[in-house]
Amino acid sequence: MNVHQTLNRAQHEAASHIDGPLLVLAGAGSGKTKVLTHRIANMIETGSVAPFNILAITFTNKAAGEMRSRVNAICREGGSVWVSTFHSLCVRILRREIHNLGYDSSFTILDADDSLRLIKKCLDELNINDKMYPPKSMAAAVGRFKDQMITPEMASRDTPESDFRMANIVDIYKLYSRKLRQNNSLDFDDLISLTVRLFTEYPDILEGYRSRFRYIMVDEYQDTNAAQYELVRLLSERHGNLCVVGDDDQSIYGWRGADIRNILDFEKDFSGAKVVKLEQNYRSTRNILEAANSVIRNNSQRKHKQLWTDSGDGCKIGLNQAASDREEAAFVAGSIAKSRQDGGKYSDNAVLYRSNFLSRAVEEELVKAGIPHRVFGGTRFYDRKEIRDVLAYLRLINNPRDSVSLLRVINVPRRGIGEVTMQKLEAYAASVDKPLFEVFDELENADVGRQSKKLREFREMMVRFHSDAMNYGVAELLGSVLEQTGYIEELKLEATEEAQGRIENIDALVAKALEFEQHAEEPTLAAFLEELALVADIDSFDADADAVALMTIHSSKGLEFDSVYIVGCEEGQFPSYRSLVSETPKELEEERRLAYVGITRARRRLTLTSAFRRWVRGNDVYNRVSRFVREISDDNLENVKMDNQRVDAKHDESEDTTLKSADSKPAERTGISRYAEINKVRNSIDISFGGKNYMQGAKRAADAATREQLEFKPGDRVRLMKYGVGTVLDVKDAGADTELTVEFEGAGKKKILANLSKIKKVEE
DNA sequence: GAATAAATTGTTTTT
DNA sequence: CAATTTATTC
Repeated sequence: MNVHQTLNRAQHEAASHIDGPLLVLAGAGSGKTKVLTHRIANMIETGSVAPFNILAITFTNKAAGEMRSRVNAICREGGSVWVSTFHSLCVRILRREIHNLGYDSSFTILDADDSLRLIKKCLDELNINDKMYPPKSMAAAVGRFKDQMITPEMASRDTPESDFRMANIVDIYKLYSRKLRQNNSLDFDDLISLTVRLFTEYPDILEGYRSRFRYIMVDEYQDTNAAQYELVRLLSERHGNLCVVGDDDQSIYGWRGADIRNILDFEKDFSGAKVVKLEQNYRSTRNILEAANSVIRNNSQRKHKQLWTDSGDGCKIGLNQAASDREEAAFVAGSIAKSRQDGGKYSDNAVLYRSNFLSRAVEEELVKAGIPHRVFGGTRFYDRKEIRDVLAYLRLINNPRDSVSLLRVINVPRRGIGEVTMQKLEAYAASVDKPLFEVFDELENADVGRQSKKLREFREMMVRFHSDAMNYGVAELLGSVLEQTGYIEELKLEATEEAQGRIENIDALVAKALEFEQHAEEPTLAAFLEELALVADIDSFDADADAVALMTIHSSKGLEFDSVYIVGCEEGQFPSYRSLVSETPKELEEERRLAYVGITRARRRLTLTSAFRRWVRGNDVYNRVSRFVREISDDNLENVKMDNQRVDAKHDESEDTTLKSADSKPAERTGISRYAEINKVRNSIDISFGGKNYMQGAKRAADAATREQLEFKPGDRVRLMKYGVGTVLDVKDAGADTELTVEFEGAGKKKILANLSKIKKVEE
């Protein structure tokens, strides 16, 4: 069989280059998955490579599954090719080898939420103020250390005495690492960095995997971080048969440590590398492609690449500027309903957004319109409280040293063991340097008084679970946990609709466990937990179900739809507020790449929508239309509105609401509140006229009025609940809000958003 | 000492 | 708005 029949010249060139390093720069929609699968088939069919020697690394489990089935479809022996994500590859290696690094192979995999809890514990224990060292930033800082394979010792050595702040962060990193080890737990970043460490410290183990993985392929290479780079380098160094595929314009995980230099420097790092560019796009119409190109053009650091297509113009890109998030959502729902009437399928449509909360309004309107849809991301099924609770029991059974899980379930359902008791126990455990669960054996030393009876009962229950785990399957064990802990019982007693929903979710987990027992290669408890820890929501994406897909642009990477709606195209929303206040243009450029990814998901129709007024966690916010919309040429755009909507009516309604809400604000928010209202009106005026500055004069007048109203100026004394009293150093306009740089007494220098934080002036 | 009610505060994106 | 921290009641 000639597998190259359907490939174009560049695709063929990439698919037939088997030995030596190869970089495929694959623009969006240029058929890179096809190239990868054909390349694998080609290797196997020409008999030059055994399937067993091929490793393909993808970004999500879903992409892995898809590649596996596509390889199988074109080639009989495809089944023994190892296709997986970085994370699952590493887990499989670590389960076999991690004893070399002093861990037990039943290690727990902590997700982001678990590691945040552990970070908070570290802050507590070190007496570090969580206002000055926010746990989330600390978790991110620790993550970046690990991405770059900087150990606590290295970090400590490289930190000068004078850098007080960094020294504290390193202390947190040290303690966090120690706790992880003591808990026999690994976080996501550990999975990669410990594998690298294993390979570095044990060359013979590395050698084993090298001889196994003689041909390596990495998809989405632009999103790899330093540790992943190192892993790939170690594995491929000897034979040099490394093929990476990626697109620097689609690098959207910089915040997770992904280093765009990995792809930019590939030719330098792997000498003799062949480079193939795939520039013909087979996915989208010309209007869509031109829009994508004219947006991404505004970025500075890129490899030169110009996507082109020989398909037709297609329809123009729709632009809907709605008055509110509700109207925006109603527009999307109406538009999808209409396309359905015209004979389309629901599953041809996707609604994409920058952040998860933006799905809310759209969801509600879709429900109202009776349109079937699926939401991916946000709170995943496995993130629900009841599921996490129950899974924590299983994790604790699997790995009794897992203190994070122990603390989660010790009083769930309530059994009268409270915070004070656990604090005493933790203090004692820390003093004898033992995992928490182990000191349940020596309660008499821990000063917990009469609480020790309850603690002992808990311990005995866990022992029973342990023996259940030896004798029964995962589903039965789960049943035993649900019964003995009384978890379901308590929910039944609550007898609310919410509790009923939780019971249903738990039932779904039991069903999942049953299914797992029947189909898993190795139906152990550890394997079950591992599978749940590493699934992404998008992995369950089912293209066959006739439903509209709702997801973040991040999740949509690698997917394509006939018709795509990108909602929330507003400054501060997309690009995100964070990228706008950032000092460097780096973050904004990543937002722009994200816009590029979003736009290029569409095959035939793209609609961008924005809302003048958006309800964001209990507050109205007013933002201008996104710069990314403005970067698209008018030639490719057309305004679209709801079918049965009168334009004047819309304007009347929006002005009216704006003014009314201004009047009804409480009087105490004087200066700043007036400023905010004026700013809101100013923005909405600006947008009402298509953002084309018809109102230059009026806008300047408004600006002047604003400046008069602006209460904050450098030198002002202000108070904020969280940080106390401070002095304003700098005032800066940031979209609809005002950014103040304030020196707080005791808490140091902070950047504060005046409106959002409700900061107040102190009269002296 | 634990359970519950009230106050406060946070802003992305995910393996 | 919702999750988490802090104050109050049992």
